[in-house]
Amino acid sequence: MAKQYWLFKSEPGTFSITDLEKAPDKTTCWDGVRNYQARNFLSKQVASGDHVFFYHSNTEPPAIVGIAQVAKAGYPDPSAFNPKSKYFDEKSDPEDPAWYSVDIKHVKTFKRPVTLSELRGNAKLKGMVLLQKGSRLSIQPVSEKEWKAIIDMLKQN
DNA sequence: GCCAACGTTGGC
DNA sequence: GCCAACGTTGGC
Repeated sequence: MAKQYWLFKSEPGTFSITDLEKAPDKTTCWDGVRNYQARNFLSKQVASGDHVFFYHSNTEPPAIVGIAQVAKAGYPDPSAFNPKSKYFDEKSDPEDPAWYSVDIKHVKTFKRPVTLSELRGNAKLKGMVLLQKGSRLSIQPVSEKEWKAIIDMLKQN
C-alpha cells in the first residue's frame, strides 16, 4: 500500500494539537465527523500508518500546526451510539453504523505553524483541496507532492 | 460578528 | 425529484 496523506481539521477550542499531545499515549479517537464525504474517507481509505497534517480552523491564524499518524483505521464511531455525547445520532444503528472514526497519534507540533495565507502563497499548492473556494471538508486527501511542498516550507523557517 | 458557500431537511 | 428554508463551516 502506497503512503497516503491527509489533512484533518479541528477547531482548537474543541480539540487542539496540544490536546492530542497530552492525550494518553498521545493518541485519540477522531470522532464526531458528521459529513458523508469525510465519513467515506474515514471508513474506506484512511489506513493505519497514513500521515496526517493537523489543521486548526476557525482561529487566528488558521494554520497547519503539526503532524500526526493514523494509529487505527476506520471503525464505527462510538460517539454516535452514546446518548450523552453531543455527537449522538439516534439514526445510527450499531448493526449498520452511519459514522466512522479513526485513531491518530501525535508525531510533532511545529515550532512555527504554516499559516493558511502562507499555503496560499505557494504556487505548488494551487490544487490543494484546502485552498479551493468554499472548501470545508474536514477530512481531506493531500497529494504526495503537496505534502512534500509543505514539508519544504518548514525547512525554510 | 458578518456573511458566502455548502450540506441537509422537508414540503410539495 | 425539485428547491426553498434552514443550519453549519470557517475565513475574514
